[in-house]
Amino acid sequence: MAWTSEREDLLKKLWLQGLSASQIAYMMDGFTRNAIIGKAHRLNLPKRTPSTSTRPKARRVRAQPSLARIGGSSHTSARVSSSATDIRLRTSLDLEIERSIFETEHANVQAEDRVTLMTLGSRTCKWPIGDPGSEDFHFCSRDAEGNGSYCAFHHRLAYRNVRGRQMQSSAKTEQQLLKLAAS
DNA sequence: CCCTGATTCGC
DNA sequence: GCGAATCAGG
Repeated sequence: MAWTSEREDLLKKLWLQGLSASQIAYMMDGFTRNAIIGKAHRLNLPKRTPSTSTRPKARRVRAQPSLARIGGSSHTSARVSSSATDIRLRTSLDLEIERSIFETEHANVQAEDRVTLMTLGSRTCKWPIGDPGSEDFHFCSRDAEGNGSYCAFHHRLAYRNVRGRQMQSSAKTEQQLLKLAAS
């Protein structure tokens, strides 16, 4: 995944909106949190903590395992929220059912209704189509009217959870994403 | 533990 | 230039 001017613009936009690096990485599929932070640095985007007081001063980078790739392989597991006001997180079974329903609903999305993440509208569906790693990866851009205001990221969250790539996030994080999607 | 951004430096 | 590994902290 290479940095294009479009992706840089999206990063700048989200960074300036105050989203955290992991949230941005979550939305920009293909980039890790470290990649986001590193790029934000090179773009000289504003610092997040002017409070300083204690400059980090990272020390030596130890010898890299090099073979220990990130790939993880953690499986889906439902996170449980402790607050009643938080977004309820579903079990993996719920997600499988939900994914099945959504995929059926998006089985015949027309080409003209497909867009990339970079050109997603604010009031469109955003259901991901295809494998995120392929060149053909698109999002549904059909009008989300009637699907609920949270349609977009709700779909995306469900999809990614099912794929076993759930972002380590809090309900608060998800609420921020949903808020952005609805804006 | 959860998470955040900052930094270094091998690639 | 890129970003994993690491650090420092809330």
